[in-house]
Amino acid sequence: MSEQQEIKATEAELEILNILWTHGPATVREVHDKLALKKDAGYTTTLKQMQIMLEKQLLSRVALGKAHVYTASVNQEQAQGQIIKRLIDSVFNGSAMQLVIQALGNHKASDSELDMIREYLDKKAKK
Amino acid sequence: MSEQQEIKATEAELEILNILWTHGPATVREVHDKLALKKDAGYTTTLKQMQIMLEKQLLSRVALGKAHVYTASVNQEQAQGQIIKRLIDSVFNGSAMQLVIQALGNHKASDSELDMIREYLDKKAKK
DNA sequence: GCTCATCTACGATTATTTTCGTAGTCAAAT
DNA sequence: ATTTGACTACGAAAATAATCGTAGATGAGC
Repeated sequence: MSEQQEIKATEAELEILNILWTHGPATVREVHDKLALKKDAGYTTTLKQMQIMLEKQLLSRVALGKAHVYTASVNQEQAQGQIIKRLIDSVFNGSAMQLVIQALGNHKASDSELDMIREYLDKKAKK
Repeated sequence: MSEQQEIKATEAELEILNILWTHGPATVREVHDKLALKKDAGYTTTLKQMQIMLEKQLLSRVALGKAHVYTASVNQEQAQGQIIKRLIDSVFNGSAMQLVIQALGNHKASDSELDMIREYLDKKAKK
């Protein structure tokens, strides 16, 4: 049950995963177009990348006409959690707080975001 | 001034940087020993790694007897900040909050740590 | 002055990740 | 029926990162 294998994705793979997470299932074309806004690589690069991710079972797909629609097959929260864990281990000496402070310090969060975090802390404390 | 070049360190390099940040200036031997607690690679691997980092100017060094004492020449906060930035960009849709929530959610922080974060938020809000 | 343990230097290898070119398929438009 | 454009498959190259073996230098202790 809930057997939790290590999710290991490379940097490029994470970007693709993120697109699928936020956008939902998509074709290579769609993913590539979104990707192209940030970086700049050929279509077949994205295609190959996603095929590899299919092999690794990071993605699944179904045929739609002559194209394929891909879906992220790893859970977003879980994957994000593992990335953070690695980061905390390797660069933040195991302290989640150190990371949080750093994240809040250098990247402006809106007031409402800060409020949400405060709420979250309260909830967490009550338990 | 304070010209801010991109700090780009690989995973292995970050681990070494982290050791130097927390431990302070150290020889290859010292770094390697600490590294060996977690991973498992030969001494010359660590040596080579640090030599490369010297070239990249991630480290500086001075001779001490026949050995060298290395010092991180990039600022910890700054480097951590950039890593987080990249992470937020690529996997958290630009939302620092999303990362913070995730970090707090999956990794237990002690009560005192939570308090510190709350304090931090207050200070930040006041400004 | 030797010997031994410990260092550095550095080329080279291996592993991993990213990128791309080419070929072939298929369907829609002409 | 042909052409055209968009798609997949896939090998392979290019780029990066990580690892290690070997050679040579140096100094401490005998």
